[in-house]
Amino acid sequence: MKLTEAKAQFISSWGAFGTHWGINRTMAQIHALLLISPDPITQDDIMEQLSISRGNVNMNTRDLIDWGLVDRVLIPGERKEFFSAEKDIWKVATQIIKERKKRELDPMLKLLNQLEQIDGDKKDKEVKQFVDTIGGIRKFGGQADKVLDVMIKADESWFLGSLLKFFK
Amino acid sequence: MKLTEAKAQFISSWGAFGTHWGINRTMAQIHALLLISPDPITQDDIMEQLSISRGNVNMNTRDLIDWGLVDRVLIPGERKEFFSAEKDIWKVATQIIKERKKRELDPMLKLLNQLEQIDGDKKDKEVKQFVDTIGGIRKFGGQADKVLDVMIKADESWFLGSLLKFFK
DNA sequence: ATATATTTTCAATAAGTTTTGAAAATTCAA
DNA sequence: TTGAATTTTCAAAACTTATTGAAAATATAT
Repeated sequence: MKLTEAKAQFISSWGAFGTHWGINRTMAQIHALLLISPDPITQDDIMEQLSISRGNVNMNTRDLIDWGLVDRVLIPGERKEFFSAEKDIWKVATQIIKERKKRELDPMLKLLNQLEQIDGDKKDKEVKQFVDTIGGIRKFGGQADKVLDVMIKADESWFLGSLLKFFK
Repeated sequence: MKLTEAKAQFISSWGAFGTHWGINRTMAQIHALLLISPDPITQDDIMEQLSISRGNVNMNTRDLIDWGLVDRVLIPGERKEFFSAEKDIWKVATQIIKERKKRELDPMLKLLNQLEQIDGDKKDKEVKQFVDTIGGIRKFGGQADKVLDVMIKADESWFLGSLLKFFK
């Protein structure tokens, strides 16, 4: 397979992959393009390579920057802004975990804590099932929360090394 | 907070939560409703409680069954079909992991393996960055794959017990 | 067999999301 | 300043996905 074809495949698949994870197709594609670009590239480069509008590139690069996955890079002597993605996949993964935890898991756990304190007779079947379910999810979520915190703080080699021992 | 209000909150939040995970809102809401229902319920119950059409309920319960999260239950003497969700959150989580791994991670790893074998000069900057990026993702994905396999096979108490030791 | 209850399907429609593109805002050099 | 280059914004349009509802299929009782 030629590089050009492989690139196109990767960008397209990464985009499709993203949609399964609540990330919009274009944002994932721009990310893919930046991941395989050895040097920082401009809005116009992205527009051209993905055949999308300027506004679209602008919005999605902004989102990628908000996610901490992409940086604006200033190149001396150049008027245009350049963009560059973090290439270390471990860092990419921990950054995504960190953000999603903050945006999704933490608020959900907060809500579950509130919901568990409903008034009502615990002997009532409906009340019991509700409390049990909420409790179960909260407990599980709490465990996940802890594990993810360790991952976020950990360094890749330490983490994978420890896992290897763990799953020996 | 009263049970009725708490239920509504949970269903609505679980639905919103689902959309961040590539699961459609209604499917997640039906799942939430089933999770907090002590006894199996019918299509009509779901239609009524969530105010959605019969077709919608039918499609989404079928998807939940495909995902292995919900079962059809036959109740002797009843003409209608009843639905019931797996209540053990650990089982729910491992089932979801199992399915998503099969549907998303495995095909992605397969593709990455192909893409890594492109022809071209490894000294070319473009080629090098492409191969490095793909290689990095493949390696990371491979590790994740192994960890998830262990989780899927594991029993909750064993898994959490081991994690506790791990994160002592 | 026939009637009735129940479930499934799927084309049409509605709702939601993403993309465009041109105008407005900003930046920067001269 | 002024004006050209560049980025940002956002309403309208295009696209995608979810939902409805009624007709067809299936299951069950009499």
